Amino acid sequence: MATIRTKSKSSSGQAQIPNPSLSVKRITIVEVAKAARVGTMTVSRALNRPEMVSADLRKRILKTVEDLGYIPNRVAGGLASGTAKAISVIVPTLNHPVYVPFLEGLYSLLPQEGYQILLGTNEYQLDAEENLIATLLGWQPDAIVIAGVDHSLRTRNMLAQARVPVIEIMDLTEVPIDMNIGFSHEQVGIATANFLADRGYRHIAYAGMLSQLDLRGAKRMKSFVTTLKRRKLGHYIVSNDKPSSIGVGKTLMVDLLEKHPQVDAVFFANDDLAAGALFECQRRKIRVPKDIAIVGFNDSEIASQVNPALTTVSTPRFEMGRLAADMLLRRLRGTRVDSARIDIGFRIVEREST
Amino acid sequence: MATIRTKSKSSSGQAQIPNPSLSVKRITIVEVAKAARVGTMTVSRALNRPEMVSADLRKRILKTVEDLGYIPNRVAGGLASGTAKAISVIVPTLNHPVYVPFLEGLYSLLPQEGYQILLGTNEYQLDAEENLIATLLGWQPDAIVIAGVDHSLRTRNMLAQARVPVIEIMDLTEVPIDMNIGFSHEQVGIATANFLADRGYRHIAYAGMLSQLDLRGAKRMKSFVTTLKRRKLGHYIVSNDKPSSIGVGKTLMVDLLEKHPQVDAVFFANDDLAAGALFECQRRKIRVPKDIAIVGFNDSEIASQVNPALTTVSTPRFEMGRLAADMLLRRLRGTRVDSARIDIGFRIVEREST
DNA sequence: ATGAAAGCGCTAACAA
DNA sequence: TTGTTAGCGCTTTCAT
Repeated sequence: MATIRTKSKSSSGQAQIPNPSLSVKRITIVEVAKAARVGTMTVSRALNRPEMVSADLRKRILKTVEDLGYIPNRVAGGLASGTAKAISVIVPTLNHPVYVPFLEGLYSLLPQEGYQILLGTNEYQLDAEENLIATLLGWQPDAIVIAGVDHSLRTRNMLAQARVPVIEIMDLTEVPIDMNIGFSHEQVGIATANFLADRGYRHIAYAGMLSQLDLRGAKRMKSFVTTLKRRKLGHYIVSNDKPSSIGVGKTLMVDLLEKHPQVDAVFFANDDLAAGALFECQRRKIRVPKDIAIVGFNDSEIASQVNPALTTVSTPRFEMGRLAADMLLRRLRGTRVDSARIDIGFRIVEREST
Repeated sequence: MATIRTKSKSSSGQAQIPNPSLSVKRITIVEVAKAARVGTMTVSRALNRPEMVSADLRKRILKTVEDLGYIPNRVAGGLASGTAKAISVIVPTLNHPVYVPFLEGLYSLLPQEGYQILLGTNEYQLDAEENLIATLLGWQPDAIVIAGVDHSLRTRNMLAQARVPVIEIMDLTEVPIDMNIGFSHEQVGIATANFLADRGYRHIAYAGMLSQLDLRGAKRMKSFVTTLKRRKLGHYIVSNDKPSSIGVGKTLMVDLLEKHPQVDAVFFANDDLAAGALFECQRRKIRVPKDIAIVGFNDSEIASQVNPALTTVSTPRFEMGRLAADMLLRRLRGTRVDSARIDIGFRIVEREST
């Protein structure tokens, strides 16, 4: 691997003008009210409930707002009204194919309803979750979205005491803190094991992260292996606790070939891992699925694009985000939410790698 | 492609307990102060500047805080102090290999310093940027991070008037609003064109998005093509304005092969596109680089993992995020920031696809 | 339909 | 070191 560096000469060093200490007083609702010769309340109404203000006043106020470049202070508004129009979202990391589509689902609905998303990630530091939640709760969010259903007692208490809608996502539980949208990872494990067994594979492995850091993966693995045992098939496990990536998939495949050469099918914890494994097979001229079958998880874009295209388990991540947003929005509007727990399901998508 | 659906029976429909309307009054600093028999100010200090409070009082207060499960209201604090400890971040989308590593860089520093990131995306709706900025400014952020350097005049004005540190990222400009960290996309285009030309390729294409939606790609394309012209080489362009993805890379390659079969090297706007193109070559038994050379952009993980591994332009995205966070933090602490404009550079990483 | 007064929960500034 | 007072900018409530 050769390397060519390019970097132009360093930058100019002049300090810029904006200086917070000199900062001109920001325009507040009072200035707008004065300029428009109305009370502050009328300005507030013109902005938030325009239908409560007469047409001509509204017009005058809106023009003044425009002219002065007034931007309402949400922090003040949040304090006064007790609702900051913010929704706290807690996911483990952004560096995993699962969370970005989910967030996109949230972003597809919440901002247009005026809600700001406060995103927190704990980057694989489990003990950070409680702190993160405390921080996020400090913003007085109108609702909380959290990935997973396995939380410490303290976390559950904090969330319950927040007295705010909480929605747990990506997994199912019998005892949701409040609302819950997801699918059963146990069922995924069972379905995938049966799928492979039915196709005649006899030495079947699970490959992924094992530790606490992938609780949902562990659930899939457990029911996967149990099902294989029940069917009296060879079952194997290879694991690697580094953050998931294509490169780790390669490592897992190398390990697997070395330790369990008899394996004829592998279920990976996600599509990135599966793709990495496939790339390693390509290098070693191991034929997929003839020599070894590969199943991924999530149905990320990469799964459908590689050669051979990967059989995988499709999980509705974007839809989960969107549905979560929708449920929250309805709840925040005061609508009765019919169902507090939704199994959104999954499906095995068979392609060329099995 | 076969499909197997699995979804357990639908959920129970009981409404949950948490009911905002009945919500118990939240514990405030006043309750803590009473319980600890001190003034509210002392509680505030014990929490925010512990060194200003005597050891025993501090201990008593912290215990009370713990016992009562008090969580400070950041919204109130933000209003009172004028600093909400929030940083607004504006990126076009999360669905692009470039922004997640950048955000991870920000998240690696800002939260631990107590700053909440307020993330906004405009999802390819250019006109949404101004609204987004207005919304984000409403939170009275302590600083603003924005991707790109090409903004409407109104956007520039709003940002400048916010009188808050602003840092433009991912590109370089001679006239930053305030601070600027990035690299020159023009230089990338030139360097890549020369790189390919020097290796003897004679019919060289650029493939990517063309429209407004990828301004930085357009800059690379322009200088790339100009350089090829200067060197009297064949230059070609294929474009597709759908959001970038591996699948679009495939489409671009299909188009290219059809319209310009003589092309012997292609520079893609990012690694996902390049990988998609490579996968299509694999399917068609087109040899890379023998029949056609491929160069990606960004050095995302996928580039180094596919077969053949992709030559690409490495851009320090995580580092850009981290450095941006670092500069902001120093600026917010009042430290003089030596340089308002940093060229962070790039490098061409030669692998097997050229 | 509009406005005046009060106060959301906290912290800056000042006093003790 | 600790406490008191005032007020951040807005919205609620209540009056007009």
